[in-house]
This record gives sequence, C-alpha cells and structure tokens, in this order.
Amino acid sequence: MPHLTRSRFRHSLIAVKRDTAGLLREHGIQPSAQRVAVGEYVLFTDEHPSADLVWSRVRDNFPWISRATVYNTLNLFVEKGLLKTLDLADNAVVFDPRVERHHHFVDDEDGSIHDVPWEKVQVCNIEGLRGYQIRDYQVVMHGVKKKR
Amino acid sequence: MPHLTRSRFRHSLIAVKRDTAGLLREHGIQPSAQRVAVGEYVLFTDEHPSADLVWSRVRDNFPWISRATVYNTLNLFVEKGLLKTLDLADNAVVFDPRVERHHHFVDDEDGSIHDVPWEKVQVCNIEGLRGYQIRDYQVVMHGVKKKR
DNA sequence: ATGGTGTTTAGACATCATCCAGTATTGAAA
DNA sequence: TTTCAATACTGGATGATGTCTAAACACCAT
Repeated sequence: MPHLTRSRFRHSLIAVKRDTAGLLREHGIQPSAQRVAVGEYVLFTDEHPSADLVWSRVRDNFPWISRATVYNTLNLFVEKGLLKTLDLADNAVVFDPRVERHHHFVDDEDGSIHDVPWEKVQVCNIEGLRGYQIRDYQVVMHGVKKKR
Repeated sequence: MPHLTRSRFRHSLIAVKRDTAGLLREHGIQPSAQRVAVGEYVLFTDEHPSADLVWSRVRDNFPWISRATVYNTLNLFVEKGLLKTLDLADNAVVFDPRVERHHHFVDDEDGSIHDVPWEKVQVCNIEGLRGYQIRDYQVVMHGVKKKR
C-alpha cells in the first residue's frame, strides 16, 4: 500500500524537509524552487488551508512568488496525487495532504476542519446502494469542539 | 416530527403551488411577490441549484427580479429553516429544500448532486468519538451514476 | 395624503480562481 | 560552455461568486 507508507513517511518530521524535492520527483513533478517552497508548507500542514492561505504562508519565506504559480502548483499537486481538495464549508476549496481515506469534522464556530481516522467510524450498507457507482465516500460531521 | 411532515407536504405536488405564500408566512416570512417567485422554484426543485441558477430560473417567469433580491431571499430562507446550504463540490454553494436529514451522492462527471435517503446507509460508532460535540453529520459519496 | 416599516433595486465592491501572453529558467544536446 | 527547445513563472486581465449600500418603492395604519 504505497499511499499509506508514503503518508507515514511524509509525516515523520525528521525525513521530511530535506526531501521535498525528491518527493515531488517521485510523483513526476519537476522540483522548481517555487514548487518546493509550496510543497514544504502544504504537504506537511494540518490546517487545511485555502489556496490564498497557502500563498500567504509561502510568501513568508518566498516573498516574490506569484499567486498564479501557487494556484498552478496546487492544482498540479492534486493532479499528481499529492493533495486532495475538500469542499466542506464556507464556499472555499481547501487542500489536505492526507490522501489516504479519512473522515472530517467541521467546527461551525471557527470553521476549522479536523481529520477523523478512517477506523473510528464505520459506514454500513453503502455497497447495496442501487444506481450509483461509488468511487469514494466519507462522513462529514458538523458541530463544535468539546471544551475540556 | 414536524420537519418530515412539512417536507412531505411540500413535496406533494397538489397542495404546493397554490400555497407557497402560506408556507412562507408559517415560517415568519412576509410573502412578497419576489419571495413567492423564488420560493415556487427553489422550494420544490431537486436540482440543487446555485444562487445564480436560482436567479436564472426565476427570471424566466419574473424577468425584472434583481440578483441582490435572490441572494437576500435565499439567505432568508436558510435562516428561517426552509432551505439548507450544501458545500459539496465545485466551490459553489448550492441550496437544498430537503431540510430533513439525508446523505448526498455527487456525480463527478457532470457535477450533479443526488439525495440519498437517511435509512439507506448507516453510520456506526459516531457517538463514541471523543473531543467533538456533533450536531449533524452525513455521508458524502463521489462517483458516477450507473449506466443502465 | 402622510409617515413608518420593510422590501427591492442597480451598481459598487470584495474575494476566489483561472487564463493569457510575455519573460525567465531549466536541462539536454552539440 | 553555449545554444535551443521545453518547461515554469509572472503580472495583469478576466470571469464567477457573493455581499453591501443608498436610493427608490410598496404597503399599511393613521
């Protein structure tokens, strides 16, 4: 299961920063300076950023990068399987570097999005649905984080 | 269960068209001509329209209605519980007059959205999730409609 | 008629995302 | 190392989506 392995690898902080370029190359992407800069942020964040948030974050270290490049790069990463897009709330697309299956919880107070591991929740009878060829599915939950 | 009853009522074609105004009034909305025109389309459609599609559809019968009025009316309907918004795909908010719980299937080929009845699919162990206070949830499926 | 409340309107504005044409960079071949 | 073709980057234009505002309008009670 290459995806799971890849993901675990990416999330182990030690091996990560120094090899973003290699990661891009493995996915058939020429690692330009701009793409590495975008990748170093977006492939390792868990804040589910919008495209413009990515732009803003990357400019902290790379002030001259253009908006079009960030959008192009994000779309390229999605096409090559490094990112997924989520359409969950706020009529804004956000990006998620966890490409393996998981569910999502949306905090309606602050709009934050949280990953819920695939095993925590089960969906039953979905194979029995007539008329649809299901390629992917997830549970989307809305609510608020518990105070504790 | 007032919601289910209300919904079934609304979807029974006979009782419907002649009483959109009454329906609005029951929900605390002054039924102006524009609001009734919007309601007669959006409260009985199953095509999950975006705001601008609503505008376009309503203008067929009501050519002088303004865009702002359609947006205002849709937001008012959501606030008063006649509609729900969905953020499922295509970075555009769409509206759904089925306010009772149900799931959604998104056709990735043509972008169409289909309602899946609540009973067809079950979600297990969702109450056991720690850290989240869940107010609402649904299963979102992606794929293609079966040819048949 | 008058005034008050609430609604509608057109257009301005803001944001999100893509497209385009010119420029720069890169990698491979000579 | 130089050249060239392919690829990538850039700023600005464009389009789509959504909100806001101020003025006009409609309706109702006085």
